[in-house]
Amino acid sequence: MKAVLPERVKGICCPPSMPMALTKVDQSVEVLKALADPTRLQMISILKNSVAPVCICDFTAAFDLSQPTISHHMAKLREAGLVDVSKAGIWAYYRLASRLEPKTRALLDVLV
Amino acid sequence: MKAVLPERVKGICCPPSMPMALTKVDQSVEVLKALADPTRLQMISILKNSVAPVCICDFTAAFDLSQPTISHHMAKLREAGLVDVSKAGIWAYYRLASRLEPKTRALLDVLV
DNA sequence: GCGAGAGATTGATATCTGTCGATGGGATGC
DNA sequence: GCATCCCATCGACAGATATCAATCTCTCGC
Repeated sequence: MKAVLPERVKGICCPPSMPMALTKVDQSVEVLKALADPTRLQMISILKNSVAPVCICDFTAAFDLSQPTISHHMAKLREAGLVDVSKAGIWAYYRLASRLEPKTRALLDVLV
Repeated sequence: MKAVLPERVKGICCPPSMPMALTKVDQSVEVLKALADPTRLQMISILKNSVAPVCICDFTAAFDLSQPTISHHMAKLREAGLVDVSKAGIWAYYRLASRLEPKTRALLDVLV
């Protein structure tokens, strides 16, 4: 198992193989993009550490952002499949998605 | 271990605690942003699965992007502390950073 | 039905990001 | 020295994103 550096000739390069399937890359990137924002990462952190679903009005109160912005961030998490929502009267309760991909769950376990 | 929904009174909401320190959030977001791009995630995947450092000219050849764009993406990975670079003559060789945070390494293990 | 409140959606705007062409900085080879 | 090659940086630009105000939808209580 020798690690041999390829010989380099002027102008000749050896393209590396692409070990990651493109579909897998895109799926991962979608989740990563959803998490790559301070507000959304904190939302996920709160939801992951909460036993009960959290009313979105609580996020609106906790973050120094407008209500549409909070709603927009939560929608991003929803589109990425990271959270589930349930309506109760006039309130909307969010929780971590119950059917998360094992890889995604592992990702959150490392992050949060 | 009952999951009790908090009682809701009209207009009264209970802000959730913030379990994640802000500095930790920002650090994680920096890494996540670096990874939340198809090109960069594939670059990391290639580097993680390669025993030897990879010449950046190989990435330029492998991806259908211009040389400045490849250089720009690699710079992002460098700024996030994910890769190390070493010059050899006119070539630049990149590899996964040797002193990765354990959390970051765990993240890559899940992703790639 | 009607008013009020919660939350989603829309529209507008400023900023960030990915991309490329052009340029610059070193190292190599003649 | 000088031309060439690799790579980084700069400048410009299009598309994506975060944010807010205004509006819409739905539910509840009267």
